Amino acid sequence: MFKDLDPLLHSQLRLSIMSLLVSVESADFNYLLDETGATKGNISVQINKLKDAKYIEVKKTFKNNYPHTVCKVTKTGINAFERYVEAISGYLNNKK
Amino acid sequence: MFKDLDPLLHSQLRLSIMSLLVSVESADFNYLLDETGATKGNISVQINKLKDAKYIEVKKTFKNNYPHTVCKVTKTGINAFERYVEAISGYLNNKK
DNA sequence: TAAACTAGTTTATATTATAAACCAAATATA
DNA sequence: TATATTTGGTTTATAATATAAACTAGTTTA
Repeated sequence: MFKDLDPLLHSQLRLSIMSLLVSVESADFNYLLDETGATKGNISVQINKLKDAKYIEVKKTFKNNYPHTVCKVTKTGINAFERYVEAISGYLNNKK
Repeated sequence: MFKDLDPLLHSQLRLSIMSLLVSVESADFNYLLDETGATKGNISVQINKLKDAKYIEVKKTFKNNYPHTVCKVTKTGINAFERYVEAISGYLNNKK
């Protein structure tokens, strides 16, 4: 009846991050900070989990002497996101 | 940007239960057991959380000498479910 | 050179989700 | 008529999560 929901995506902040990344294709730490309104610590942790799962790629460089973290969704991540959208849709459209 | 997701509904099993209840209007323990595929313990716990939040009403009676637990969604529960659907939709339709 | 700021990471804690273990009563079986 | 099994759950234990607070390392400003 109900498809399982990928636990990695079934998290408000990680879902926010992925939702942003699938639409912009590349975003830095501060963009995610602004758009999600989450704390830096939380974002840092969730970026690493998404990276470990290969849902995103993370590049660390320097920009104006400051560290600069840029995230990009992978094909794996897009697929997972699309599967998640399909799965959770099955919970939402109750056929009343 | 992203609306907060009601933590009580942002749980696979509780969302399954609510999704079933909003469409059938009344379901017993075994129906939820069959439809969700979850364990009895888990269902018991989640029913109580939904009841505590007044998202559902629970009536315990006896049927053929056995205990019989029947759940019914409340207006509060329907509202919460509808708000959840609206909120999570904002995460899913990325405007690519 | 000290204070404040940037850009994060690590750690601690509280909450969750979940299954395993348990329970009482009813029924089936030997 | 014991006793084993089944029904319909609840309680408890544990592992995983989400999150914020505290911390780090370096830069800029006064």
